[in-house]
Formats: sequence, C-alpha cells, structure tokens
Amino acid sequence: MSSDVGATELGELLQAAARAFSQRGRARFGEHGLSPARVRLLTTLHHRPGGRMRDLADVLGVSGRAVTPLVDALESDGLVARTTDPDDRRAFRLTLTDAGLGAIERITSLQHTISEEIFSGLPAADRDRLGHLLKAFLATMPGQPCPPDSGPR
Amino acid sequence: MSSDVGATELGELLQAAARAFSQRGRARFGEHGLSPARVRLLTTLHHRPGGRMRDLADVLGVSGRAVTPLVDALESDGLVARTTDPDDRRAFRLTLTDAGLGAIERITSLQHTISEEIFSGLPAADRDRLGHLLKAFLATMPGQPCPPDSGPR
DNA sequence: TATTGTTATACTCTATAACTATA
DNA sequence: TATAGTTATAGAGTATAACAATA
Repeated sequence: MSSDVGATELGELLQAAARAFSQRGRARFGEHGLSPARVRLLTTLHHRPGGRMRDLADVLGVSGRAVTPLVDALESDGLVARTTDPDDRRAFRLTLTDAGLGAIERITSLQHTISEEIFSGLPAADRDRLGHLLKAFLATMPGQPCPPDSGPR
Repeated sequence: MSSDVGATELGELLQAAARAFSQRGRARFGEHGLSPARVRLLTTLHHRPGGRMRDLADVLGVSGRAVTPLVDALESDGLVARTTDPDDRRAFRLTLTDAGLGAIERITSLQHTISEEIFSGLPAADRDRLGHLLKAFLATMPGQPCPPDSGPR
C-alpha cells in the first residue's frame, strides 16, 4: 500500500523484482556474449543433461521454433552438442560440452555476483526466506519434469 | 507449464517464478489486446500520473526509444494522452484517459485472477510473506518503480 | 552545451504454419 | 495419424546513433 512501487499485487511484485535482476544480468552477461535466452537454455540444460529439444521448449515455456536457432548458435559456439536419440531418431539429445560447462561456471559466478549486488540491501535471513518461498512456490506448479532441489540429474 | 528449472540461486528462482506469472499473463492479456509492454507502461503510468516519457523510460528500465512506439500505439488506441509540459516544452506529460483507466481496471482484475490461479498452491500465509519480502527487496532498490515519496527525479 | 523526444536502422526473441523424417 | 525438429515468414520489443526543438 505504501512501501512499493505502486505495485501491491503479488505477481506484479514478482515481475518487478525479477526485472531488477535480469536487467543487471543482461548487461553483465552481454559482456560475455551471452544473451538472456542463451543463459536460460544453458542453465536449463545443465539441470537436465541429455534433454530433448522438445522437453527443453516445454520447460522454458516457449515454442519449439524458438529453440532451434538458440541451439544452432550455441552449437556453433561449441557450447552444446546434438546427439540423435537412438530410441527415437526424430529427437535430439542435447549435452553441454566442456566449453559449455565452462560457460555454466562463468554464468553461475556472474549470477552470484549480481545477486550479491542486488540483494545487498536485504538481510541474509530475508534472502533465505525469499529463496525458500520461491522454491516452495515453484514446487506447487504442476507438471514439473524436475523435482525441486534435486539438482542436475 | 512447468516453471521449475531446477534453479537454486536467488536471482534464478526469482526469474523462474516471475516467468510462470508472466507467461500466463501474456496469454490472458493478449485476449484483451494488451501486450506485456503495454501493460507495464499503463500500470507504471497509473502509479505516476502525468509522468514524462523520459521518466517512464527510466522507471521501466528501457531506452527512451522504446517508449515512443508504445505511447504511439496506446495513444492511437485512446488509452493515454500526450500533453506538452508548459514548463518544459521539450517534454510530454502522459495521462491515462477514461478508456485507459478502464484498461487499468481490467488489468488489475486479470492480474488478481492470474495470481489466484498461480499461487493457489501456496498457503495464504506464505503468499503474504512472499509479498512482504518482495516489497522489502524493492524498497532497497533505489530507482525501482516509484517509491511513493521520492517521486520522479 | 545538455536534454526530450523522434526518426532510422538493426538485432534478439518468439509465434504460427508448412514441411521432413521418423514413429 | 501423430510427433520432433526444421524452414519460412512475421511481429513485438528494444538498442544505438543521428537529429530536431527546447532548455
């Protein structure tokens, strides 16, 4: 009612907060030649090694069409590799190359740095609570292919 | 669709959660001819009536160039109006028309509906905590959308 | 000289639909 | 017939840079 932004509604608050993070991220990642879409695909793939493009698209919430040029670019940069699924020759399995894993390390480090900057005004206890609540929320979303907190599998 | 990307980092969690909301919003608002960018501009303007385009761009975190076509479209749809600032004839003051205020009502109602759907799995107490933490976080970010007492700079 | 907003141009991201090759 | 991925095409959104009017 008074502390924000005009935004009082939970979804709006969520978006405003995420925007603060992603705007800073866009600049930082851009310096490393990593667009938001590429970062999203790489990190998603990192949590689902060997995933099919179709599943990646579903998880990312985009059309299949959106994934192809992203994978093309990442593959030609040597960060990911396509492998035909022997059990379904229509599908590709995607894996991170060593260079891709290196990119993941840089991404993780950058995300950490950005978080440090951006959440510096929030007490550590609040940051923890926020993280737990967000995980709890994401866990309530139906149809998730990857159990929360399970990490890469 | 799933929004759990297996993320463990706070910024990533924030983005994944916001994505879950905005993806549903995109579909719902689209049925009303309202794109995310237009919704963002309208709601931001609603919280800062009479704001200049330059200030809107700053608050939204985009370049001035991005605002012009948005305002053009919203003006030609009769939702916002440009008025030359008498104190600085370079600048436009933007206001919501009656139709624009009507759009705000529909937006608010839709956002509420979407939140009900999307956060239905989260206990009300957790929703409250999440909202408070997000507000607290946004309050620590200077230049975020509209701390009500600081006003446009 | 600095700033507000516009024009010109280009890039990223994504959608829909038609096509292929598998299933 | 249905599905995985690609190609073709189109549109939204935004950035940078050059320009106009105004400060």
